[in-house]
Order: sequence, then C-alpha cells, then structure tokens
Amino acid sequence: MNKIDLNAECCDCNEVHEDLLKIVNETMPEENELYDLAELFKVFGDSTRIRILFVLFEAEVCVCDLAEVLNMTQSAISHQLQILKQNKLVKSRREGKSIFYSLADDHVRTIIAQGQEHIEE
Amino acid sequence: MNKIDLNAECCDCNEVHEDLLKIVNETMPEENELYDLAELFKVFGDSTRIRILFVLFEAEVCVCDLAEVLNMTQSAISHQLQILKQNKLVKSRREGKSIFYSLADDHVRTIIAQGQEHIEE
DNA sequence: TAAACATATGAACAATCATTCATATGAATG
DNA sequence: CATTCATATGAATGATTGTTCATATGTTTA
Repeated sequence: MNKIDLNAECCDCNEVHEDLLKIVNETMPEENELYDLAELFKVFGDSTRIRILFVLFEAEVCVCDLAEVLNMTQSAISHQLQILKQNKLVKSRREGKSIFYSLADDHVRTIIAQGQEHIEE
Repeated sequence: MNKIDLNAECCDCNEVHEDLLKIVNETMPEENELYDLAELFKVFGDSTRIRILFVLFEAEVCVCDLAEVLNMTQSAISHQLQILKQNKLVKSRREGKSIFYSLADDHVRTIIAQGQEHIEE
C-alpha cells in the first residue's frame, strides 16, 4: 500500500505526497467516525441548543421551564431536546406530567468550555 | 435558597422558577458570545472540514495536496479553507505559487479529541 | 372517563449551506 | 510579457435545517 506516485498530477511540492498519503491513511479516522464527529459538532452548532445546554449546566429542568426561561415555544424546545437526546448530550426523566432533562455526561461541559476558550482570545 | 415562585405561569414545578431565572441570568453568556460559540461549532460540523483538520494535524499542506489527499476539487477545498480561516482554526502562508495551510492553535485538537471521546462510548 | 395539562411529533416553509462551474487573481517561468 | 500554475471567489443549485402550526400521546385530576 501507499506506493510512490512519481507522476504527481498536482502542484510542485512533490516530496510530501508519499509521506502525506501514508500519514493521513494511518491517522485519519474511519468514514463513519468522521461522519459521527461532524454530526456531534453540528448539534453544538445552534445557539438555541447551546442555550439549552447552558441552562442544564445549572439544573435539571422540565420542558416548559426551558421554554419559559429561553422565551421560546414548547414545540421548538422539544424538537431541539430530541436532537440533543439522540446525540446523547442530555437525558430525560418523567415525573408525573412533566419530563425533566439533564446533562448526559461531562464531555458536554468540556467541549463547550474549549469552544469558549477559543473564541475568547 | 430555592425560593418559591407563587406566580408561576407555567407548569406545576413552581418551586424552581425564580431560582432558575436568577441562575440562568447569571451564568448564561451574552447573546453574541452564544452566537460566536454556535458559529465555531458549526465549523466543526462538516466532515469535509473535519477531514481537512485531521490532515493539518499531521503536516502543513498546500491546497492542491489537500484536494488530492481528500479526493475533492480544489474549489471545494478552497471554499472550506476560507471558512476555517475566518474562524481562526487554520492559518496560511504563501510560498511561491502555493499557499500552505496549518493549524492556528491547539484548541482545535482539544475540541476534536473531546468530540471523539464522546462518540466512543 | 372526560377534561386539562405537559410533552412529542409530522408536515410545511424559509433560511442556511456545501458543492460545482466559470472565472478572477497573483506568482513564476520561458 | 504572455502563458502556465496555484489558489480564490461569485453565482447557482440541491440538500439540510430550525421554527411554526396543527395534532397526537401520555399523565393527572375532577
């Protein structure tokens, strides 16, 4: 595998081609992992979902409280909660008529904290 | 703490309203910071850009090599590089006709590593 | 068990986005 | 200085997505 391409059809920086292909083939995650990674970050790429997460950083909250605090419709919040739940960023628990949502794990905090560090520079 | 909100206009979980509002108002970032955060994660939310970043984890690479290694058109790669650059995830350097791209800082690695940890569980 | 309440969900619509195509810019080369 | 090479970019297009609206599901209560 990874044979030398002497007829590099690209730019003149020929020296790197072989090594680059080799290294990339070794370190690049599988196609479906790349897809999952992008999917995960897509979930963080919406300010409504980010705001939901910031609320859940502080407390376990039911849907209607989330909607009230964030000043959005119950339906919009519920739709976004489903997306957060599908991606295992939040979990839910029923208590009577209400359903309470909370953070699923602490990666969420870490990822968002890293994002904040990045934009604050 | 956790005072009761007697005028809760929402669901029956009245006790939390006041405190929740207070805490959220204290800890929720400003509107534009939330927007910037979401924008940043949106950049990670595309597998082409993720793949570009994985290549740049290993080496400083010119545009045509990126296009070749990732098997995509020069134009598509260039468009995505502009987005990565605007969000300060990569930087560029001209050398003759070529332009070499590299990671702008190490938050990129940390954020993606956290994402990988999350999906591998 | 009917009504009220809390949440979920499907369809529709507008907005956003990634890629393609054509072309422009900018540097090296002969 | 015209051509070639490497990259950037604007417009167009098809695909994806967040919100709304209407309605369904599931739980409590009278």
